[in-house]
Amino acid sequence: MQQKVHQLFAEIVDARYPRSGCAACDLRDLWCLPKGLNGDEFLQVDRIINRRKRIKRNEYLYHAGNPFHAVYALRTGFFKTLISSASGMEHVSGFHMAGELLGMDAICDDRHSCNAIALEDSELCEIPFSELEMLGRKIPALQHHFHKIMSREIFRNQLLVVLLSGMNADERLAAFLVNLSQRYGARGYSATQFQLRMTRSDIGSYLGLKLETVSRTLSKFQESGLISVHNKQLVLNDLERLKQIAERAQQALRPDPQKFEAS
Amino acid sequence: MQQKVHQLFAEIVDARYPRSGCAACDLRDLWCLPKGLNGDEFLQVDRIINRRKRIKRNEYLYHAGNPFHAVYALRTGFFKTLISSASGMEHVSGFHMAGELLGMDAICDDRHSCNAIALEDSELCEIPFSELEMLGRKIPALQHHFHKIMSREIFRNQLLVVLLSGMNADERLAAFLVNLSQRYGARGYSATQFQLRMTRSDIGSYLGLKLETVSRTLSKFQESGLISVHNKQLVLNDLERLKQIAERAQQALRPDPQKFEAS
DNA sequence: CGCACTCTTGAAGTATGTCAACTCCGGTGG
DNA sequence: CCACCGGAGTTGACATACTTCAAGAGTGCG
Repeated sequence: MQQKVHQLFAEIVDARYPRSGCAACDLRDLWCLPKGLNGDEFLQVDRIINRRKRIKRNEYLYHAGNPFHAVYALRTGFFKTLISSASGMEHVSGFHMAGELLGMDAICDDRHSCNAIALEDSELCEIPFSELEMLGRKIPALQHHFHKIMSREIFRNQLLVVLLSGMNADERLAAFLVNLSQRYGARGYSATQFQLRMTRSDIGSYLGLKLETVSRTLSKFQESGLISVHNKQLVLNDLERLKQIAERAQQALRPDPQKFEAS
Repeated sequence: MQQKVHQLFAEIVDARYPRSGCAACDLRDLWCLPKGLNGDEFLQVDRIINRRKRIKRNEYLYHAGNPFHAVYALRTGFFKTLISSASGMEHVSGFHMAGELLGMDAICDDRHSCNAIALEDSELCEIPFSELEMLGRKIPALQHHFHKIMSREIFRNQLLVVLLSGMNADERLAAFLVNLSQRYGARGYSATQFQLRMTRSDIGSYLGLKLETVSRTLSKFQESGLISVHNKQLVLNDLERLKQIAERAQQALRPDPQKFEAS
């Protein structure tokens, strides 16, 4: 065991040989750990994490109501989270890609408030929350990092609120596609060509539209040459114009300039 | 100084004489401090808080873009927060009452992401964030409490998202009124009779409706005897039915029951 | 007292929802 | 391998809830 620790430490020191644990994880810069941890701190973090929780497509990571004891870092795969209201109706509250953290909404009352479902076979790191807090007390940088992640989650939701209450279908879809594009891009994948992991109905639920509207709007984008869709395969032909559409909502409601040109 | 500390401590021990500081604050159970702090911990918290920051009606507590260094606990008064998108459009992202915490969306990138504007003369406690983190490292209960508050903020926003993407105007307004009612109730005010602090336009922006729709819907509620409105003065005559309306959205989309009765 | 802002109400327009029919696709079993 | 099946997606016609535009009344602050 002691030997293993030494080996791990060596890997950290020589980062060219990442083989296992957090040191090996190429996602750690995305969110998981703050920069500038020293070797010892690194090991402490590494030790509380249960690696390799595997969830197959369509399986649940947790259900709403489940007792909360850990947050989860998504290593590979793709998730959606569903808020289910009292009487069983479900609403997609988010899509989650590798490098993102799930379960933070559950801290406030010690039980999960949504369902997390894998949209493809996935692998996660389970981080027991009380131990994360404990370690945060020892490692200020870790504590602050976690606060930033939670804050970003708040911010992210606020942007979604703006989208939902101020944008029309075109703008919502465009914003959604641009967002996906950026997230894929940040992970080293193509930012202009990727698979949609979710159904039209999921997208609609997330964006506050009906699936027919999503389908129609995608078709419209395709006709105008903005994108090419074939089932779930997507190519963004004109990312810049998509961005313009996504942000036009803001122009539209300016105090009092001349009217913006028709679309 | 030392003498003052002793005096304060005495006040804590004998809670019947709350005169100043956190010990005196009748809001502390709403969010500010976890239960079960001992006297010493209490004092430590008390010491980092700058009390009595006063903001007059229509003044800003902070602007989007301002550097972040503190969160604020609202002691008395009423705030709205506005997200301003790139090009100057503004969207009401929340209303905040005594006992709530402002500024948590700013942690993630060290600058405020929204504007906070007082809707009436207000008084706040300023809590320097680095010191709050520092104290969180010493006092586990405080740390955990803060995490819960942030998590609740995430959860709150998720509910808003559900409202915005799944509910019609009646349901949104009803949910909004019920929410205000509960928050006033929790603070010891009447849960059925209160002043709206914000304009119809603010409500509309928050709920993703136009101000005319807000006005019309309020009128409709009034005609049907649900509420009585006169300008900003509001009486909820039938809180139960308002709750039913707010939650009917959930029934409406159930898998396959018989259609719900017309409104 | 008056001006600006807020609110109310009406009439007409439109984006999105609803309902329905059909096609496409992937998986399963014969 | 093909046939079949159910879920997913597309498209059209129609319905409607909300917005937009507009006019006017009410309110409150300087």
